Amino acid sequence: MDHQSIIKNVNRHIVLNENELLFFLSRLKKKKIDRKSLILTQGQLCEYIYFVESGALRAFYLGEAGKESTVMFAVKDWWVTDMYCFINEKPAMLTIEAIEDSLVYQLKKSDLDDLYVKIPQFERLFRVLMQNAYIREQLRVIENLSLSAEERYAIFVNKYPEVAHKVKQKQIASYLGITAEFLSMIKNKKAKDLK
Amino acid sequence: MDHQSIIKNVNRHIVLNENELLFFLSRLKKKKIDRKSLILTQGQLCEYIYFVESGALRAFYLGEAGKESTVMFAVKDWWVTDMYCFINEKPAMLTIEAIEDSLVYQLKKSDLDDLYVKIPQFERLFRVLMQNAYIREQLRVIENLSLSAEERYAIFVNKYPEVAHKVKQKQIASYLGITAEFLSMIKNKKAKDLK
DNA sequence: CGTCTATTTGAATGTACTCAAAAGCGGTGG
DNA sequence: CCACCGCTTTTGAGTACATTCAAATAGACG
Repeated sequence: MDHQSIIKNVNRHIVLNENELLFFLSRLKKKKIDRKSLILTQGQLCEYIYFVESGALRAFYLGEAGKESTVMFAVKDWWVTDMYCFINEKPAMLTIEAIEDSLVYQLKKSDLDDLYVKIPQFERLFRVLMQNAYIREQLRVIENLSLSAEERYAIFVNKYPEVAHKVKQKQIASYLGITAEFLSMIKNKKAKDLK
Repeated sequence: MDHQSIIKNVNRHIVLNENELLFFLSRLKKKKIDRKSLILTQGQLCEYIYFVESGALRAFYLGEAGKESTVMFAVKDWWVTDMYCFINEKPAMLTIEAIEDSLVYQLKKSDLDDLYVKIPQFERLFRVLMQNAYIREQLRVIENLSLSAEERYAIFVNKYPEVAHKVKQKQIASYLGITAEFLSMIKNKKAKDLK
């Protein structure tokens, strides 16, 4: 059956009856995203939040000097959007691209707002999702402040092994806030240390 | 009247009737916190979430080498806790200290869980609070990844002017992820640049 | 197979840190 | 009310971590 993984994701946190579930599913639109194509571009209005059914996406910020900072990777079972711009209906600060052919469900802001009213349990679901996201980002801030690039890399690989082997090192480097060259050096140094 | 500012904070997001409000208030415990005393210590169980009525608090992570990383400052109208440990009922990673004599309301985890059930609007309130917290931390991650210490300092002062003039530079430095010495240099350099 | 991009390597540079010492400031007790 | 103590801030020299730029190598994809 279709929608399997998103239903499972929702059921982890709330219990919906048949009608509620159908109403929810009716608000989703399935989208195939080709590798390298964008589901959100910096400057565009960010209307949707996405749930990743399969594949992998990357959300990044493009700075003045053309430097990319990877904000998050989203693989199977992750929700992703430019939250600030989604909530405030502002032009996106982030760009979101598919790193592989992906399948996502998109949910429109107005539909989500509607869900909150019609099925208040969605408040709970998103309360929990936002809470997890907050905790995750706060932990990342702490790591950025207190650890060296080398330590952060080790933690990243350990925490997201599936992501680490899917994405380019360049992209991991931009997630860690270092250059691709320096990450290369770190890895190489580590290999030498083991000898 | 008592509880003024927390009622106002809650009312910004949800509407409670008389009974609901009274029930909520009955779960709060007002606490006076002396300057320099701790409301949470690393390693202790984190049972409460706090709302700041007045004063100023600082949450920080104490690393291996004794290095402090300031995770957040909480002034009037802010909610603060070690969210990860509060939610998961784990020993705290963070320490929270008062930087000035403060007045806070504490809310126990079990009471909050109870509120979610008895007054589902609290799901909405905390959904919004978590959402804001997530957005804030994500923005901070982006800044940490893409900007220099000097730029981050300028943004901090601009974004939180009340905080910037209340707290020690050392503490701002630990929020920015730089040493007190280097922050001193940045400020001094800026002063010279203006000449 | 050829082209384009990612990764590696190295040298020179810059940003931020460490350590140490001096100066400034705030609170507290005599 | 002033003097002293402790902590914060400043200053500077030397160092370490991370960047930039450039060029060579390796990989991926059409």
